[in-house]
Amino acid sequence: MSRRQFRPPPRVGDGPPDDTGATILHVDMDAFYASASLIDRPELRGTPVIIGGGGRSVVLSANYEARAFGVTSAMPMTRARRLCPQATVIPPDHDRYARISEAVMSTFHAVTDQVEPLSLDEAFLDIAGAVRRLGPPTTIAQWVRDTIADEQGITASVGVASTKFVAKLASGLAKPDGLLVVPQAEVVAFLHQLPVGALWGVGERTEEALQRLGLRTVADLAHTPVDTLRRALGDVAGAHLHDLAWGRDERRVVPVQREKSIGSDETFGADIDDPVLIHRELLRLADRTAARVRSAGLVGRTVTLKVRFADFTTITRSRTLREPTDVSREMYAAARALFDALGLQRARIRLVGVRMEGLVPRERAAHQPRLDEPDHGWREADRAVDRASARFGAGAVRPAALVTEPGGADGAREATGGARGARPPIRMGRSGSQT
DNA sequence: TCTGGGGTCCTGGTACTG
DNA sequence: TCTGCAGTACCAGGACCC
Repeated sequence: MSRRQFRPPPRVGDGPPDDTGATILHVDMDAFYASASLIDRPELRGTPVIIGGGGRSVVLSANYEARAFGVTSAMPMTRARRLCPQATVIPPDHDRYARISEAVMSTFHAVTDQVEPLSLDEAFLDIAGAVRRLGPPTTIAQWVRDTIADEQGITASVGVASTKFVAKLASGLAKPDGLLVVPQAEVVAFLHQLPVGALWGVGERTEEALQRLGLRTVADLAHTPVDTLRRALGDVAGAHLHDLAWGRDERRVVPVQREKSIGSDETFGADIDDPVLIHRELLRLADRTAARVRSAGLVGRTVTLKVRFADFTTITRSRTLREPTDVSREMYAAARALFDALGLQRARIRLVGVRMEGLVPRERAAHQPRLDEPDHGWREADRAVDRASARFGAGAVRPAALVTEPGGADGAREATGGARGARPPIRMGRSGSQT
């Protein structure tokens, strides 16, 4: 899903495109969550549909009919409803999205094993090794689009180019339901007509910095001395953007990438200042995060706490443990210690989050038993909980502090129905982007 | 207008160590 | 014992992406 939409330039060339050397495909499903949700609701096709929750949530996806009213993804739901009151709002169904995504990925693997998923709804394919077997890149790209449409009932747009970043730009410009090939010889001309904001890695702040330098198009950027860009944006970003502006992108398609961090955060239905409720939320988040770390076969060493206050200022605090862990209790203890160390005097808090970083495979992390460690401790208790959850469903076994009394309120989260089942891990590796 | 939740990467500051 | 230095690890925050 592209965050920003750009006005497509004229198609490159007439007739069959020259796809020589363009062996990278970027496949991006069109309005994926909305399209997937409409498979069972054909009567809503052609009418505006928004995928999202209630309360203080934001739009997960909107179909093109809703976008015509100005609704975009990541927009607050309250605003989206104001812009398009006639839209049908459908709550997200993450299990369904994961199933469709899996099927689409298997279509990609029928073409090549060089598939790098970026999120549920997009992936890079390196088809250099498939051209001899399946035909030229354009033919393969069209086959992928047709297969997804036939088998899943949703449309996808595909960009075909010699580098990942140009392929990604091309798929964005091809949307919706399109195919755009950028021949190797035309990459620079293709790029230089675009606004600087089109470049991958140029967000709002960087665009502002570039505008201050008087740089509006990629051509402006390309003809600016790299040292000037380095001073304005930092060494790495400056040099990187200069390279991209000339179509230089050495990043390869990497089929498998391991997570570097796993975490959860939760926005309260209403801002809260009760430390007891916040501690409970930290326990819930630590429990959820640790379970995901364990299910990925990983352990982590750095626990990061995130706190967002009522005025939306956000702080993070982290602590590196003596040795890596996947134990819920240890993660909670670290997160709680970080929170208590803030010494907040009933500050109004909007969101708290817990993240585990410095992840390594469990078998690679040597566990050093402590003298005071019981033979069967929290580690074994967590394993037992995981087995129960696998058998009876997530949340079947919970810390006693998280069990709500019958008829009792479950903190501020319940105010907006914030409680959710454990979502399946949807990350599948990336090279700088993520869902 | 009023800002989710999942992530990655980079930068600058500080602490530690040899 | 003190100081300066360089390399490294850690920490916090910002920007960005989907």
